[in-house]
Amino acid sequence: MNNHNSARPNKAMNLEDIAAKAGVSRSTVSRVINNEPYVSPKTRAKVEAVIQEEGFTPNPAARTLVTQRTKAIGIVIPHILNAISGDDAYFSTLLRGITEVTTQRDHATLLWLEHTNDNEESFRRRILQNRMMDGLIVASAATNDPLFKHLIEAGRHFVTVERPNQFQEYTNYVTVNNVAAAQTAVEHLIGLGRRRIATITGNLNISDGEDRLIGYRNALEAAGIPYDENLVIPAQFNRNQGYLGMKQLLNRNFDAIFAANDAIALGVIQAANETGHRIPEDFALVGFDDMNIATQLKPQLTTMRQPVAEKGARAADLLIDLIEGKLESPQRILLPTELIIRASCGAKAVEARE
Amino acid sequence: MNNHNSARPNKAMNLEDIAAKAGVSRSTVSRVINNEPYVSPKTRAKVEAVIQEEGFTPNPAARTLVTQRTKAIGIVIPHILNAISGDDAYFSTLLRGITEVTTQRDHATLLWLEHTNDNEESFRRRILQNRMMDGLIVASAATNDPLFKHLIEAGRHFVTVERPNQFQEYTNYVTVNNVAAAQTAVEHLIGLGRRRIATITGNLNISDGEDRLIGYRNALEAAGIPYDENLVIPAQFNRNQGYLGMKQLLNRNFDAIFAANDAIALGVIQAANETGHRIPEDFALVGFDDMNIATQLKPQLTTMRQPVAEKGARAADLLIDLIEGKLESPQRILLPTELIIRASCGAKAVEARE
DNA sequence: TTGTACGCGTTATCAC
DNA sequence: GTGATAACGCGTACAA
Repeated sequence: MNNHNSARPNKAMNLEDIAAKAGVSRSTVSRVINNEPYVSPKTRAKVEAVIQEEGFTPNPAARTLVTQRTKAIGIVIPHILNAISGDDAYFSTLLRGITEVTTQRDHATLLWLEHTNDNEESFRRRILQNRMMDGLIVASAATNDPLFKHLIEAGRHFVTVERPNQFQEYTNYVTVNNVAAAQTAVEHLIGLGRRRIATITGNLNISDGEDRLIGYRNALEAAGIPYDENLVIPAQFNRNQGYLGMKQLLNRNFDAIFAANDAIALGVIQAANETGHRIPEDFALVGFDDMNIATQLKPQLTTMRQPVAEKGARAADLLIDLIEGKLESPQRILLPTELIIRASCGAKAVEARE
Repeated sequence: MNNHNSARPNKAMNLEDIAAKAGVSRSTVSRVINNEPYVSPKTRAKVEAVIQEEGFTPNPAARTLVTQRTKAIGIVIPHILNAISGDDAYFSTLLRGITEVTTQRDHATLLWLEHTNDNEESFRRRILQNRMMDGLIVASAATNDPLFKHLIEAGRHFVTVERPNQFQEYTNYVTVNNVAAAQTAVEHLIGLGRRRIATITGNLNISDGEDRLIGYRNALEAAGIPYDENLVIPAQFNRNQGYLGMKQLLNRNFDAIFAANDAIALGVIQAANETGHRIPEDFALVGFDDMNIATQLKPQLTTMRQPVAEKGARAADLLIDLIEGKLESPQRILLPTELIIRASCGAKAVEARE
């Protein structure tokens, strides 16, 4: 059904073919397709009918060649090993949020994952040289990733989903206030009477991890609780690190843990099951993210919710707005977080006792 | 540093500019870039120097326009909700395998996720109309997804990572023998003396899920064990479904569970912890996939390993080979599986007793 | 071995 | 309102 096109066998139709069939010129067809004015209703209808009939779609390469726009954006994940270390839904959720918007705004989405076997520089070059995208969303980059410098120098549009700690004046981002959110989470534990509060951190070379640790310290300081480095386990954003972190804490006298994300909290629960610690009786636990799994654990997880899919969606929207010139850099968007109180922090037990 | 290009301010360089700077014609530059013969070593060196100096990269849109190749492939995930239901690393691992090869073979990777809020048909149209890709890898599609019919009619190159159950003569795929693998897994349980073997299935509208159930039945039949539908819990490939499935089985008198993947097995373990069932003492458990998590559980999970990243990598390689005309459709690749015996099936306990 | 000239399918800029 | 025609940047027969 594709080739009523006797003149050009085996080739997709082009504007010229449609024009011939509709009895108009190529320019008119172009005008119809791009919804330009100055086409008589009658002509427009005729042309649209032919387009419909032939299922015609303009050749994007030809279009790109003249418009300099590809209608595609890229997602760059430099720190892939950390981002998808296995059991964490964060990455998938982010992708879902991003593609929801790119779909809706008629853009394609290119995926760039850094692999362990290609070095940082060749990865960067590949992205910088690729001209099939109008802009980039960068996720899970180390805070000092040189990629940013190059993107800025090349004048590329880009948005991150983490707080940048360099080039703030050039960097657009969508994130949450990790410092404040972590502080609130830890203050909640303090409010429940916990004093020996440990934390298992996320990757500290990613600003999400860094900031949540700062929030933890802020909360302790505000409450006049001395900082004890024995209660701080530097780790990474995944379940196994949570598991190992909990094992390290075992003999260190603590009564609560702030896990830098839910995957870590899951590992903690698992380790606690093995060692016979009860949550929240023996220690309280608070996570971060509020992924699906939080409600499927026993005990159900108290956690700081952040809107991950929305973060992706807003980043995509922002990026496309920048590309289309609707906004100027830098744009900074902070999405709200919310403490979701469930069983693992022991709040309800405390309530009941009161 | 991009614009030593006084004649064309604010524009990227093109072949003509490089040619001028190197004192040759445009075609010669083109020949150098495409590694064609019949260029004198001296000229080649001169041109390469200029290209290097300017950091020149040919415009891909212009290239695509004439070569009809985009050097990009797409990944299509129609059943996204099932594929990334949260806690399963399958999807991420597959993406990693695919992008490893696309990177290596200098192709870009486009991502197409179906969302709940766009209907199947508009999703399909979007993919079929997009001409920025030379071919597609389709993952996690329902066995009768009409997408396949349309791809074939449109003459598109595509590869699936599941056994197709229609259009076999047109469909290239890379997968494992799920029937045989599941059968082996269940036979292992039978060999350990288990007779009341339950299964919690994956999505039965995906051939992976369907085939693993068939393998389960085959094993029972071969051993003369009657099929008991009370022991078959139709579910989906995720942890929560495993958790719920286990709860359903609770009072049904079973001594083993074959979980259709590791995520399901994880849910089973969690439920068993809550209800006080011991694994493998009270029942044996075997999973499928051998994701990272299998070794991080207690008990460590006996599971049928399948090479997920390699599946993605081989699919990408195959697809690009088809695009480049190095192979003819249909190609069928089956990768090996391997039963990894750990603690959850109780094999070691049995051994010890012998 | 190198250069010329044409075509790829659009959009944009003119005339009419 | 509509239709020629010139870009856009590249590959490629063909000529030299």
